[in-house]
Amino acid sequence: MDTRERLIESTRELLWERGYVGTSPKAIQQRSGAGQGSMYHHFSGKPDLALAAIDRSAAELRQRAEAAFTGPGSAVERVAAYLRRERDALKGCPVGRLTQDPDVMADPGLRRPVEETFTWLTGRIAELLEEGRAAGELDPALDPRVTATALVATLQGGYVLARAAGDAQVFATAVEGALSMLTR
Amino acid sequence: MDTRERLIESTRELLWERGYVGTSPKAIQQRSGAGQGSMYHHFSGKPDLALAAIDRSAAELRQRAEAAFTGPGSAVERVAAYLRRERDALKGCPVGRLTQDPDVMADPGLRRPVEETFTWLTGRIAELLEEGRAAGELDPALDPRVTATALVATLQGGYVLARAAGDAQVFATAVEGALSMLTR
DNA sequence: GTCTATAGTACGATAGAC
DNA sequence: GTCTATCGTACTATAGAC
Repeated sequence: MDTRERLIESTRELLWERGYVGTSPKAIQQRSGAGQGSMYHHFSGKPDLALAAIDRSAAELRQRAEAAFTGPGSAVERVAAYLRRERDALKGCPVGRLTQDPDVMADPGLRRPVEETFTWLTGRIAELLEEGRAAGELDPALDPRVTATALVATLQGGYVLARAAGDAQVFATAVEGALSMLTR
Repeated sequence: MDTRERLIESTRELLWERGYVGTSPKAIQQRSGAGQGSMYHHFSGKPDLALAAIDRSAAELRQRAEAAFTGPGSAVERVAAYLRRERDALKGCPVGRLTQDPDVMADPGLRRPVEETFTWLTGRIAELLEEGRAAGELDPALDPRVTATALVATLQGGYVLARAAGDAQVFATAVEGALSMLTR
């Protein structure tokens, strides 16, 4: 892994752990093993480097979700498989946590990948729920888009509750609660 | 409002807007109109002041929730009333947002009120769901505690999605999606 | 491409006058 | 109780040698 690559990966980790405000160029340099000059050679500054890191985390989230959505099983089973997928619940969502960072949300360039990620994810799950409804797997009373929004919210809120409790199991409980309501 | 009170209220606002890491003593002093010496006379430092602010925000959340829980209507209607209560969705939850702050979660004193708030809230909603189940308002297949966890997660995640979209309506959509699944 | 040196500002807190 | 002065450190970035 070359220097530029190590800078991006170190920034991804630090944004995940400490957020944008809590991540200093110095910390990035120390974690990546790059010097000051090296970092400012490859990137114009902290926002530029953060953009590269956020773009990559957003792309990774989409790829991992799409892998579950195109896996085996019925449409609703694939949604459930995505919700139940193994996660490091106590670390939180690398994309969702950025919504709490005022400096990220204030910068249109940094904000765009965050916004697009959740628009895409909600839309994708809505498609699958629509498919499930057409196949008779799902109560027709449930609006696909509205229900998809609630399911994505349960995931993001599950991270919050797990961190508050200091217990990753709480995330799993929130997911099972949502799935019980969905498929009963 | 005296100086000590203005310091606490200013800190509450800043923690809500910018989080613990993003809130400096200087910013607190400027917003409250207090000088350096004044702040360090009333509080031993940033953590001490943050604790006073967090304690108050946590107490306020509980009071506002309890007001909905003891309002009119059946048990399930009171849960729905709490979920639908007017909120500034784009500002996020003043308590929930602290779970994303590593320096808050690393300090047992600052973390306790956050943890206790969600333990209490989830338990309180579980009680109401149990009451609703006993009254035949709710599908007996739904476990009260698990369902309560999912509902609280929907609220917290609703804030995340609303901020990501830059649209408070997304929060309302998440809540309606959860209630549709619950009460259909 | 990477290094060290340096700049200007802000952070978080303390000291001591009033 | 509040004020100003000050401290040592960290932040974010630039300059210029190699």
